[in-house]
Amino acid sequence: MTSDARIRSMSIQNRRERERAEREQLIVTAARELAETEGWDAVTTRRLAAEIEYSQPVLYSHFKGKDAIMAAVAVQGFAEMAAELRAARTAAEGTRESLAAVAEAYTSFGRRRPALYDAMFTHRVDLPFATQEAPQALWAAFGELSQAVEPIAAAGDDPGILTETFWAGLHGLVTLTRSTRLPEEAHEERLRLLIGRFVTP
Amino acid sequence: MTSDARIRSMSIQNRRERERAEREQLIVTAARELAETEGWDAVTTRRLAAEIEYSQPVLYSHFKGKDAIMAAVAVQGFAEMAAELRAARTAAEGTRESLAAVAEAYTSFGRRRPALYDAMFTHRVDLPFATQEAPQALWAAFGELSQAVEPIAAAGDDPGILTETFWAGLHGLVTLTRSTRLPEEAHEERLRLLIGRFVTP
DNA sequence: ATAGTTTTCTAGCAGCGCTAGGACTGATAT
DNA sequence: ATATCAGTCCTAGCGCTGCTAGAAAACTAT
Repeated sequence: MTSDARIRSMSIQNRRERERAEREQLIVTAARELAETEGWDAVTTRRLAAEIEYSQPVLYSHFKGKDAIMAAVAVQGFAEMAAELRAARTAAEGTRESLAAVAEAYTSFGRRRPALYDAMFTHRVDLPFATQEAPQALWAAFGELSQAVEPIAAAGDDPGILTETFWAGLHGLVTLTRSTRLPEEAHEERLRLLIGRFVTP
Repeated sequence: MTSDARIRSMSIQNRRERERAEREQLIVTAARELAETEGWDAVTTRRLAAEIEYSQPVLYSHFKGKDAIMAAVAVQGFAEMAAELRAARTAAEGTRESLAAVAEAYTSFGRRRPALYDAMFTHRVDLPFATQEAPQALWAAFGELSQAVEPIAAAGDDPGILTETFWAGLHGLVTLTRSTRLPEEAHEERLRLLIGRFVTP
């Protein structure tokens, strides 16, 4: 192989990797949009392949399987949620107001984007969560929650545990409401009550 | 048809109905056991049919489909949970102790019987929940929770809403822990914290 | 142009929930 | 006792799923 050829093949390889990365994003966004508009049941590998205008097996050259695609969508969701939580938190003033704003943003996210929320928090997915290998976007989202919760920690409270517990409350409200186990109606009231119980006066 | 024949055919019909009801129970318990030992993924209509030693279509002469079988398992689960919550509540003394006992019983149930819990609280199932048509066993379970929660209601709190919110907290803890979103480890601490925030001193 | 590598597609597997239509069983009437 | 009829149950199969082996095509390098 000549020197010229080596350089040429390098840039060709670059282009290929770039195109490959683009296609991977295409898959993830297509999966996400399909899930959000028609639900995860509609996201079959055949349908998804048709959507991106490639054949089925290409999906498997990017992801190990359907679950891995869902996991990728989830990670994208974490980033988005982190941004929304951050916006809500920084727009509010005062510890109680910040907490309320973040809590409202959280439940609003879950109810506005149910399919995305499912991929992130209810679907069985082999993403590392409470470990160091967890995706950065996940930590970012949890971090926003933490920053809103920590100021309301009482004397002996572990701030991390407190955040987790408050999170569990929000998560319970979102999932039970969405599955019609809880009536939609009194949602605001329940949220207010939860916040009231966590804010120590 | 003679009078004798009419009486005879009546009792035959009775026996048939009895046997049918027995077989229906057989299906529900088989589904439940299979789900608890191998998870709901293992509960296929074929496998279930083999388990009860009938062919696949008999399942559909009892239930509209697989979801309806899961719903029947869920209802059975509600009755069991109600009994466990009641036992915990009546064994404890004092409002805080009762609440703690019921909360502990609830999360323990969810962690001991994950498949059952899923059918009851996470799987999409078309059971009526917060309406009058909800199965009696469901009301019983919720009632146990209510009785433990109501004593800790503050002045302006709606007891029903308060129970729902506390329930959401428990549900969040159970589901997030089970899906490894929360580490198993600090579960007791989180539960203690949740109770502490809801009990007004 | 040819050889070799890499990418992409066609075709198919095993399993899923569910169902139509025929076979079988058993009670009734002659 | 036997023929009729009703009801029960099973065999076989449909269209779908996630996933994969091996052929075909596209592209690169000599």
